[in-house]
Amino acid sequence: MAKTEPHAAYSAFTHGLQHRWSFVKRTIPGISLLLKPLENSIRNTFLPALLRSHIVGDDERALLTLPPRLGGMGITSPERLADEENLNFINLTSSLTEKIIAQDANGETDQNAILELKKTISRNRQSAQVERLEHLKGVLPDVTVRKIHTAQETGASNWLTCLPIRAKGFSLNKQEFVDAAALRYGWPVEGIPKTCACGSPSDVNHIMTCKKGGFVCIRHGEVRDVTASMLREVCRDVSTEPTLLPLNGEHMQYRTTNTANEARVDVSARGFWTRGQRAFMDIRIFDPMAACHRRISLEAAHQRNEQEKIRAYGKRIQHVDQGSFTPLVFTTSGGMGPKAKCFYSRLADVMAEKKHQPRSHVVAWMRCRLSFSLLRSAFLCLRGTRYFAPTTIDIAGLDYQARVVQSGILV
DNA sequence: ACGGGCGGAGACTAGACAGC
DNA sequence: GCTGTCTAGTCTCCGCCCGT
Repeated sequence: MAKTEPHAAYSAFTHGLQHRWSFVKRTIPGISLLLKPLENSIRNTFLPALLRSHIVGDDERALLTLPPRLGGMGITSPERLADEENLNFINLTSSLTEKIIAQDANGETDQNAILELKKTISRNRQSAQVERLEHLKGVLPDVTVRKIHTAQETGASNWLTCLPIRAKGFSLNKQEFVDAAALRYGWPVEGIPKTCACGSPSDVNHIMTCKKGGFVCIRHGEVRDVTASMLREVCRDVSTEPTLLPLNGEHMQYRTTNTANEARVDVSARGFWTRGQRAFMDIRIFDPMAACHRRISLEAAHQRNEQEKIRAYGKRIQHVDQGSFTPLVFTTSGGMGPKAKCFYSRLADVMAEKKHQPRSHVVAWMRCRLSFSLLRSAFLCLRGTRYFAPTTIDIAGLDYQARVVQSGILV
């Protein structure tokens, strides 16, 4: 199943199968040795099928055991956690055990103490995970560490944690899942040509930044449309690619301000931040692994891209259109810039209020929807065909016989 | 005080596609 | 062909820090 439906297999493993071993791990002391074959099976059969040809080393296996929010994939190792879980649950059930041994049928266990103990266990587990991550960061190559950092951003792992329901647009086919995992960790991607259409040697980093084919420019289209459709639920006068008011000699602070009369942004909506005022949004999706961003921290890269957008549109929109401007900056892996986080948080608030739905659910759905949009944009860059298109063919006036003979097409 | 290294901000350019 | 838009890359300037 991992070979034919890797997304479903991954989801079944993380949401269901691995929890079925919990009871065994919690109740049988010293079981870890007996779980060794299970770990071998995960490592030697399940993971190679799930991730296609990529060979998982010790450090990478350790990385995959971490939860998605820490940059892992949540594929735990039953063997390694068994002893720890056993001890935890002996502690957790100790008061109940004592009462059973003493045959005390009247006394009640202190639920608050158990709750506190559960919290402590959870805290300890999390700090151990962070410790393991820090160790891995020291061992893994810099590129992978950078990838882990991008994978930890808000929204970068939602595609991993949601159920792959096809009808809701949340499922990936076998190639998409393998590609998504490879992009997440910077592993080599199968089936991409050795040379790009632009003539440069082709690798994932080049593909995500090569302008040939126009995918780098059009990849923000899906995010724009999704954002506009969300805004239509709660705002009036929502439009995509709205034109800004033309300038009549107004002086702009920055030289990089877009002063074209036909200048337009990606989305606008009325009454989003302030009643009656138009809010303008412009989307940028940048590649954190691009050479110009690799030298700077992820936070700085987000800020830089936000500032560039603000310089281009901020003052003009504020003074001429008298609206507000919000740059919506994303990384290709799904992370959001601070202003984008703020924007979608506000959008979730308004949607939750209007639809009478819990805010947390609206936020979760929104992040998931955006996560898949960004992932599809990345697939577009990765798998889109880059070639020099033939000049337009006049089908109506085509001499079929001449073409067939010239091209040596077998009749 | 001075010089070098570093990083951030800003300006500018390159190269791609879309639309007119 | 021109213009607009997009992202990446490069360069310059400036401020800060540190060593001499």
